[in-house]
Amino acid sequence: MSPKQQRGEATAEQVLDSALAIYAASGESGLTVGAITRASGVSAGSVYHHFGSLQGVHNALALRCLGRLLDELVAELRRTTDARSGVQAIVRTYLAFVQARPDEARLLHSATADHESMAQAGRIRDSQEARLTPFALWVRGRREAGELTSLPAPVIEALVLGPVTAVARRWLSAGDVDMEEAARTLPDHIWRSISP
Amino acid sequence: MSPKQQRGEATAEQVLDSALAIYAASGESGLTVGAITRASGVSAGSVYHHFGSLQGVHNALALRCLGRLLDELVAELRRTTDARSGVQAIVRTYLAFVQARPDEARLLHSATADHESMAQAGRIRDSQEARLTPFALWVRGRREAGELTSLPAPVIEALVLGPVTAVARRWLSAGDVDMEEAARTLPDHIWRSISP
DNA sequence: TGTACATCAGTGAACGCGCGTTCACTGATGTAC
DNA sequence: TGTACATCAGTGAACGCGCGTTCACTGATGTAC
Repeated sequence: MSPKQQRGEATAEQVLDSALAIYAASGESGLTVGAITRASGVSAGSVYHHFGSLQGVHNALALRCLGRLLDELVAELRRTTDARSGVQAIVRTYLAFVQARPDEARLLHSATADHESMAQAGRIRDSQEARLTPFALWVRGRREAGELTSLPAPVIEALVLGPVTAVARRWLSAGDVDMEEAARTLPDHIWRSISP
Repeated sequence: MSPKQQRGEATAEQVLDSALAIYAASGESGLTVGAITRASGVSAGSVYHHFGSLQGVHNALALRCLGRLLDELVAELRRTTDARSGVQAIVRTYLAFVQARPDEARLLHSATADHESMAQAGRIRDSQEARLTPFALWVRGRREAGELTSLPAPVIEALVLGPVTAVARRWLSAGDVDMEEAARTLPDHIWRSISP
């Protein structure tokens, strides 16, 4: 998990990069050990040295993608002070991430459905709460400040993130959404649904 | 696809029932031909006689689940007259379906991500538009009646269905949502986000 | 600075297993006269 | 009603292939004195 030699880290990254490309090109069923060794040039034994199993590669990949997205979201969220600008930051950052890294977004959107690997991801993750549930914390804070309607946190999360992920999914699969218009218009409409 | 003997149809249904149970228990990777023959008592040859391939079983299963959900949604949607009660019908019917058929809902939520099989589903489906995009039609109608804010149809769809599917996913994976409260409160908040 | 040793990184052939699919065949059902 | 025939439904052993994983080994890097 934390290699003592730097070349080991480079190899692991190379494996994950190839795995992402394979996943994007051939889906989950295409992500085999053979495909990884062929695409990355890394031997099977080395893959097992670093990740333990094919499932380990898959988990590490999902974890890396999730980490990148959450890092960006948390960073932008921290710059905001009120709920309204917070919603705007979430929508814009999420949609920007999806456009910048469509393959990773696709992986995330199907991996989120697979709650086994995500539950495990939560356990493995060292800095848990602060990165895994930044929305829960944000919602709690804004609600205590009286800036949000009084609904259970999961429902508020759904009202905020639901439309964003729906637009993202649609853009990723069908492509018939104007992302710039969505980024412009969504925040205000979402805000209307959760304002007190 | 349309068997001429009724026992054939019964066998095909049995295969799909078993496939759904296997999928619920062991996920997509557990859905093998061996697992299906073991669980259903139907021979491998017979499975191939009816579905052509394992992918065929998977497609047929996804199609059956999607058909059931859309049938219920369209039926309830037709009973409504204005946009507001339409939103309420969609939210309640969707959440009720998820609670009544969690396995099928799970399949649908991960299958929707796999846009290849769904695109194919769209092509196969004979009564296409009326059942595949009932929301698009509903949105068009309500918008022409001036009952909705003027946004692109996909964005409105995301604002309506996004929070609903988000709550459903959360309930299916974590279970920490009060579905009755969600069904009670969501329609009004969603409505606020899309009213003119 | 040099040497000895431990640990990490990486190789690739080999393994057996279970996978999806096929096929020659039997039995059941429907149809025509 | 009975018979002949075509089609549909279903069987299950057999096939080869590619899968994930292992392991004995070599080479590279870091550490201690």
